[in-house]
Amino acid sequence: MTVRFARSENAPRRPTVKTLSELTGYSISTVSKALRDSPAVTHDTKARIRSAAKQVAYAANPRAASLRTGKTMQAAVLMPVSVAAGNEWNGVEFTEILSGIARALEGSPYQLSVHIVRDAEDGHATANRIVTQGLADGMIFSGILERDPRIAFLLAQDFPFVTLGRTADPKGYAHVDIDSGWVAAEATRRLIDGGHRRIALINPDRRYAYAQERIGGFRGAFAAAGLPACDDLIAEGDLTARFGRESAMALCSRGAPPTGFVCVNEPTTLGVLAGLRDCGLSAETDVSVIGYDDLNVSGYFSPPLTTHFQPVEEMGHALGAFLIRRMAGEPPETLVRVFRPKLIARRPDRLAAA
Amino acid sequence: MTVRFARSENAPRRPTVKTLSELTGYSISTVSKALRDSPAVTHDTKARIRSAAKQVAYAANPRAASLRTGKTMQAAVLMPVSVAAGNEWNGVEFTEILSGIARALEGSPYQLSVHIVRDAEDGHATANRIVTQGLADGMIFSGILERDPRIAFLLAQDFPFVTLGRTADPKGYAHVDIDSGWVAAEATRRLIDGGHRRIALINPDRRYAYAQERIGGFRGAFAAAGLPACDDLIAEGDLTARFGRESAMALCSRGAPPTGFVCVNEPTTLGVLAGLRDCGLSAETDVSVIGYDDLNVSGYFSPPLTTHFQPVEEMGHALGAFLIRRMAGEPPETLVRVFRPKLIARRPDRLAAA
DNA sequence: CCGCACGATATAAACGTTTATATTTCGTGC
DNA sequence: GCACGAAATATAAACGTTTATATCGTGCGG
Repeated sequence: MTVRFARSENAPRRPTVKTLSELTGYSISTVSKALRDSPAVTHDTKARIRSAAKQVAYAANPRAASLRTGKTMQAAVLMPVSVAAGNEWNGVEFTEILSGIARALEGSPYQLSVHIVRDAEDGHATANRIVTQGLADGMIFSGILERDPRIAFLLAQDFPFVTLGRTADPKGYAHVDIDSGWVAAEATRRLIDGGHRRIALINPDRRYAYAQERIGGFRGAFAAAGLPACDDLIAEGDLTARFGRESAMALCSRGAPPTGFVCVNEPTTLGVLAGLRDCGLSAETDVSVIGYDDLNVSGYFSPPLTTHFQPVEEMGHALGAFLIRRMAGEPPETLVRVFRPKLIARRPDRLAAA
Repeated sequence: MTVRFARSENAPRRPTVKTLSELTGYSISTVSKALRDSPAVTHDTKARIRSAAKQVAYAANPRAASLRTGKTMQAAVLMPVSVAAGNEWNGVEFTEILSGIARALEGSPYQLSVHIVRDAEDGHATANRIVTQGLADGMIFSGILERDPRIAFLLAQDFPFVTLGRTADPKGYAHVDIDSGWVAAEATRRLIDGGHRRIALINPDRRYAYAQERIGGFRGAFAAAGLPACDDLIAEGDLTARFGRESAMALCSRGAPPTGFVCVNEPTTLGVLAGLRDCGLSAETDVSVIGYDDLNVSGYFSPPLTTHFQPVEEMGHALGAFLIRRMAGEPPETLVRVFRPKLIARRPDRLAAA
């Protein structure tokens, strides 16, 4: 007479420690200890309990364990996703980072959990929520601001974390980064060596720590060559293709347009190429563009560009590995790695006139 | 004399229902009921308890609640990440999808949790784990194969899910998809109308359901025009830029090379353009290429391409919204949406000779 | 005025773990 | 032959919720 609900009634409830206890005749506590490989349990007993566990496909309820131990066995990643940019190619390198993190976590007891964040404030709120609600045992995040409230907050809370990117004085916290200052300097130097004097720097918003790094490197390259820097050719904005295109067009319609471009990621680079085309200029003959590759795509551009290639997946792996060690209690000082991307030269990048 | 550990000792434990109970004088059960807005509690009592909760920044422990109720309040997403493709631009549209899903889940009690999967088998294993270990109350996944074991498994388990993509006979499960057959037919027809007769179809691996759809549309367009299809110009592989480039080069070195290309995503499209360049051909004058845009990037290509633009973020939103309704018990039949991408015409796409 | 229904709140059990503490069982030394 | 300690296992409490059930007044019909 009663209505039957498929999942709720006749479904065989998943096995628990109690099931195993009844199955083997040992107490619940012995079962638990055996599964956690406690030295207090005989080898034979362990073997019997484990075989029973395998037989019924037992898998511990992580939430119950977490409730008891206070540990969540979750590694949180803050993933920036800006719908604000409006259907623009954006933030795509993050899948590679996730891939690397996931690879590092494989085999560890930690589960990767990804939290979507929309902007800096949202990121701060999410970090706060993860800590205060105990949603994870550690976290990874990127988009580091020069004065990043998340870093201050997490340090104060003594909560394990690793950042992708770093502030100007990166003391006391684990991090992985690109040596952005070096990259910008190298790219700029290459163009200066090629005879360029008017060089544009396509840069992210100044709030980001690495934006400052890049400006430093850019200026440094001019200084090293005994030349005046061209601060008037620094363009700042969100790193979309649209921004790249609009920047290139604006810069090229100046009285003294740039002859070279130092870019910052693939979308902006592609945008710059499109903007140059719009102005009737060719990156083949008129202007030199140096890319910055997260995704190994500059070689497919037209023309194929000289670029600095970043090992994004490997950086993700380092992030995950560092977080595991950090959560194990290792001090942050040793957990630091700064990558220098490899230059992939595809063009002479010389001033056409030179 | 004892050593102090920052987090473990003097840390003020986070408030629980017990805290609120002591604070307000009500019993734990009344507190719980008040917070869940039970009709059994007076309005005044609720107000007092809630104000106390706000005051101490109470947030319920989701794991404890989950343990008691059996609900996890987690919506799982299987995110494909193929490191196999090796530093190639790949799977990048997924951030947009996540963005859409996250937007749909905002305001709902469900937390988004992302599970990285490397390939089809891994995806199946992960789906299995999510169900048997009770890691989520519902899930979303993509990369639908023509005979997808995940769909069969989840249907058998009566576990709520929504797919991005669908099999040839998509009955009995909620899904969101692109009308791939229609897109392929439209693109092919456009090229046929432009005078092209030798048209290449850049396609994913045949195991994917939408690969079949596309082939159907491709052939259908020829049939509708009373022309023989050119099955010999169908290239299949992983959807990387490298694959696009190599396919274009291989196809163009044939006796009867194609004069038009129907592409499948941005990386392959960019690859095809690079391949044509390698062969000394121009997509400007010699060959017509029709793109397929997840990220609105074809307009930045050289030359800017005619493309079918997909509202990826909106598709993500539909996925999330459907999952919520599915988890609420709504039958799957009504939870179906198939998008027809918008054609963005940027070139005449006529045969140069015509 | 007495029982009774009802509304408001309290008590207690349960979810599935982990772990401190207790108990049992032995072998061993005296 | 007995006390004792160690090894193996069992008992029970705790983590923070939710919820079935119990309790306690209180107003009301009889």
